[in-house]
Amino acid sequence: MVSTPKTYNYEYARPAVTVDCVIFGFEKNQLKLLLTKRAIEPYLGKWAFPGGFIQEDETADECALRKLSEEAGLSNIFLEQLYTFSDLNRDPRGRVISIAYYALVKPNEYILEAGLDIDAVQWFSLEEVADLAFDHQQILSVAVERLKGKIRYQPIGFELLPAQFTLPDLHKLYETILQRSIDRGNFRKKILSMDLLIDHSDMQKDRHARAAKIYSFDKEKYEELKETGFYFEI
Amino acid sequence: MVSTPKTYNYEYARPAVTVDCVIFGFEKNQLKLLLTKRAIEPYLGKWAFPGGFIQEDETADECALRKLSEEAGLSNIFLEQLYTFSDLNRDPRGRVISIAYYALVKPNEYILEAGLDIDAVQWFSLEEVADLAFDHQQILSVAVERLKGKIRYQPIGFELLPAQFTLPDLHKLYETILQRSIDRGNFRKKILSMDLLIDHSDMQKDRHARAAKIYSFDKEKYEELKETGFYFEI
DNA sequence: CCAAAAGTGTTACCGTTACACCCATGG
DNA sequence: CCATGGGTGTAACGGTAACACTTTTGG
Repeated sequence: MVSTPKTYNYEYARPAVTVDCVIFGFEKNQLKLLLTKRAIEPYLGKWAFPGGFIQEDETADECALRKLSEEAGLSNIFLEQLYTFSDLNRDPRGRVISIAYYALVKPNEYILEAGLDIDAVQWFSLEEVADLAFDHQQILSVAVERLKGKIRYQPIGFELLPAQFTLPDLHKLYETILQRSIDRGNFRKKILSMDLLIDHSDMQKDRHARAAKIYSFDKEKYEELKETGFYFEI
Repeated sequence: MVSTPKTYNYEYARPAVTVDCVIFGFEKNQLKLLLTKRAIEPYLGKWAFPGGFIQEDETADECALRKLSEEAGLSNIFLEQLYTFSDLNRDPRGRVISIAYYALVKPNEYILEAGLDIDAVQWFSLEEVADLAFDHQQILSVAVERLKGKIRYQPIGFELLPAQFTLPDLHKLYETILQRSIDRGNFRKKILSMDLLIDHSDMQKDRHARAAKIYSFDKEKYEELKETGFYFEI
């Protein structure tokens, strides 16, 4: 079936609108970034964030979820709007405004499959990322700043760890993202004093005395406490 | 001069993009909101935030500045991007995405003049605001939350006071925005301990013993301190 | 003359900081 | 057997919270 060529006519000029997703992961004590290799122009062959044009019948949130699924095979992950970028020359095709999102992915949710218009999907450590397509380097720096700021007063760090984790894991995550050393003992006391971690050490059958205790984050309890004025802070 | 009718044709559907500005003020110990009365459809006669369609040759920031100037006669004020709203039915004219901003205005910068497509410009106290056009009520609640959150760890409260102010002024500003009482003595100590206020009491010729001391915020010093890791917090 | 407003002082308490220390174990 | 990593304890310090108190003046 051949569709008739159709165009859309408007009285005034309209920018194109895209959604781009900065996807963070954490593995081997490194902050990671999920990038896709572009299979089409512009910037063919360059690495970029998953993203694309927003459709008539979807919100920006829905578009971001769709792109995460289509281009990276990800679903059910933390996703939040970051900032909207509207510089005039950020896209060589013309006026394109991008609503940027950032997502946090747990290691076990890493299911990578290259999608449409994509040559490859791959995790990079933050330091090795350079020469991204479009203004994605600028978007990245805004995203990193947001992550650094938000992790201190919202329990989003847990979104980067598996459901079950150890305190040393969490400690290293914070040190890595905040880019400074944090006293082990004090960090442990602070986290445990919030009473938001569930101890699973009884489930560790062959737990050697040396092995670290396993915890999970009690999200329900956090939501309750938040209602009563409590607020998480590192 | 009659211009020939011109339309813009695109291969894919494009949303229209607008910028809307939530403008906060503070007067008589009340948080205020600057609204414009719509002189055109849709929502003719309803109050709404200043805003309008983004042009081909301007960024969202530039559009916000232009709208503040055109519709409210404001310039040189604190302005920051808030959030981008993209619900499908937020505008009866069709698919319209709005990049929302929020601005903070000092009392002496209140120069109100109704602009194009505007019937009136007026300050309202936050409580009396209701029945706004579009989804502006929703945008407002996001803006208020942002203001409440940000005022605690960024020195943006000063943007709502005249350049010269008293500590009781600042104290009431914080109590009003945070919606809770704050101990006078402790507030005073905390603010003064930061050493970011410049004392102008020597300039008060007829200063009665009862009159409050006048201060101004030392923005330069704050910027310096920020570089060295200091960060403002109430 | 008293209530209200500006400014100061005091104290108990609590959380943070900077450590030291213990224990188990794998190499 | 000792370096490593997980876990705990503690003492000093500093900031905060909750007050009381003083002074001045406008009504």
